Amino acid sequence: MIKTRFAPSPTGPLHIGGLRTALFNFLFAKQNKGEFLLRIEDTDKKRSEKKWEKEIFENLEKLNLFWDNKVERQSKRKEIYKIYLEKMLENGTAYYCFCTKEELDKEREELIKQGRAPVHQGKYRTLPLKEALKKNGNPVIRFKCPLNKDIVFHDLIRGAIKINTNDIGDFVIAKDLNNPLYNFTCTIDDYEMQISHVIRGEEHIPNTPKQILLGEALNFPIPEFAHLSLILGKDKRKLSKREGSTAIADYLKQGYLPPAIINFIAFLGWNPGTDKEIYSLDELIKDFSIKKVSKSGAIFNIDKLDWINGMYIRKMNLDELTQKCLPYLKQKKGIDNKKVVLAYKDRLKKLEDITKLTDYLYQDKLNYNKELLRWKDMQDREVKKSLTDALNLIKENNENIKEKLIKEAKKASSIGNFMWPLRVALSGKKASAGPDEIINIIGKEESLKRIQSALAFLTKS
RNA sequence: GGCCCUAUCGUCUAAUGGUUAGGACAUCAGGUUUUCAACCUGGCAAUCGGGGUUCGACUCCCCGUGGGGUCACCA
Repeated sequence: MIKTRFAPSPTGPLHIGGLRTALFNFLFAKQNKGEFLLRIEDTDKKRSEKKWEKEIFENLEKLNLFWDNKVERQSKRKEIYKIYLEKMLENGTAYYCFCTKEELDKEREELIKQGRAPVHQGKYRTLPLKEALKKNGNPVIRFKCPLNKDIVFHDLIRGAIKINTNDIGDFVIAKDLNNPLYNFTCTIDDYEMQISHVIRGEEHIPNTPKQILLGEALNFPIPEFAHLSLILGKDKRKLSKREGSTAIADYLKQGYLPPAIINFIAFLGWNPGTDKEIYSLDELIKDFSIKKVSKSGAIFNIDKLDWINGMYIRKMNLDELTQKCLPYLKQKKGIDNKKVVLAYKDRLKKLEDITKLTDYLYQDKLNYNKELLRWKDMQDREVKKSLTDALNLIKENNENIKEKLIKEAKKASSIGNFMWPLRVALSGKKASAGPDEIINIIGKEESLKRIQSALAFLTKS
């Protein structure tokens, strides 16, 4: 059975890159009727926090990326790692190393100076275990890396990748029996969880031969690998917090819709090869292909996210959208927020936009520059006349306001001469919904009040 | 510095070795709108450089160059 896993370390919020890794693992597993598993890599006690673990769960759930089975936590698996560690120590594929940090730093520096791979090929690698156990000090446990051997693996996305063991060296697999390190725990867990496909970020390519070597030393079957390119920022560098948020939670908070986020992230490095760009999660499961994932890094472009999100907002049914907009809207007696949402759904890129766009609907007193009331080169008295006409028309009518306004507007020398001052009087804004929509939302009484205020405003100066 | 990955419009990307190098976002122009948005039409815009292989190269190979990753007692 196909099994994939998402294995974040709980040291920060779930970010764009992590989400894409999770998504691709999810899609690949689901389209093969396999399992998508979740493993928390929290062996680093200093940096791992429960709150981040929770944050990761919550956000995956919000995005409908549900995992199978229960979550594995590395911190709960110490005993298992210990058994494998002892096994490797005993069969000589790992050894205790007593080198101090200072010695290693010096060695590294020297190697770089000589233009050689800065890796450690330990002087303790031949020290028998029995002797090592008698020796004083705080040794770490290193893998005894085979010398000058080419490790080749076939990456599902990139094809064959070859690395020579001389460029790897005897890497540390555990601080001691009770404190195993990443490459080791990862190898053990992928084996024990029977992971068939390891899909992860490109930064793990150098770790892959290490994990293969470890797997070989333990007689594990080797899984398939696929390495995703990195997601970059506008400056073509690794996406950093500096340029806006990278945390998924922030996008959710701003009112980017989960299916839009999924759709957008899926297209960062993958596409179906057709013109279809709007994809639901189910459709993605069907059409996704790991082999078609692109090899080069993709720049995170918020404009496209905005566009996709706008598409999803416009597609949504009004009741549901209104519910989702509620947190971003003010409340006022007499105002039906459903009408507000209807008037603005075509103008939103993300839900939070609606707050600023509609603030004027809820205000008791509008604050705008008098000049705004003037359409092109209208005279003050023309503006007043337009507003007065509008005032009377609205006063006398309760129905079909839109048609009546247009009919009246057509009598004017230009439609704008009538409509613009009215719209500004009602909204106080350069850009807003149409006058009829505003009247429909705030009601006749409030509309008349606003037009009168505008007239008074004009007269005053 | 060693090793590894990578390179098509500004961005995301498409193109069994043969296409006027296609689409989308952004942008620009026009239409529709009182305005803004939405919508419709159209325009601008790319194969990193140099060598090969080939009748023919975005595509394959080599050498550069750029970008990225990694070389932790982090993951």
